[in-house]
Amino acid sequence: MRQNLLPKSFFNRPTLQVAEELLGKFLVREINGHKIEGMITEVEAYLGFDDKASHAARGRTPRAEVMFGSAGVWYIYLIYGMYCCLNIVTEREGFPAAILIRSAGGVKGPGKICKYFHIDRALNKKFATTDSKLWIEDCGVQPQHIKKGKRIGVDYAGKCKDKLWRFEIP
DNA sequence: ACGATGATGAAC
DNA sequence: TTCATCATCGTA
Repeated sequence: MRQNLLPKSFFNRPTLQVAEELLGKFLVREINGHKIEGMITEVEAYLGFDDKASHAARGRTPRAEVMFGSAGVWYIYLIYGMYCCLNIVTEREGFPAAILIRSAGGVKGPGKICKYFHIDRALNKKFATTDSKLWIEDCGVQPQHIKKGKRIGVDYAGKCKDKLWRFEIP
């Protein structure tokens, strides 16, 4: 039943490559024995010290610190006072990077995903494994077409604002 | 087009 | 301790 759980080594690689390969994978949430699953169809990459759109651009602050840590860990934060955003940390320790999951299982928008999958900040800094009851599986889906585009809502991000770091399955 | 709504980080 | 800022959403 359970296909390949994506291991830490999957995420401990160049962020843009991981972001692209994340499309077609399945986000799985387990809530008291019940499973919620959805195919990931849209992601955005936030990487490096110079990416002003990334929380890590301001350095190793308490909130962004998790982005500097181990790959394969969830980074979940509250935005606009009412919504949570789900990210997965990538790359080696010391290099800040994460991927925002924008759409999964037909649910579009980071805030809505967290509501649908019952995700909140209690999962922040947890590894994406069955233990944390939130993980990602490879079910063998190979996306036909991957669309690349500019990230949403990052006009303030200076030289990184026009990077094509948004990937989606149309 | 905009208001709801609160944590975050930086300045003072 | 105060202040501007914000990887959004729902209603209009």
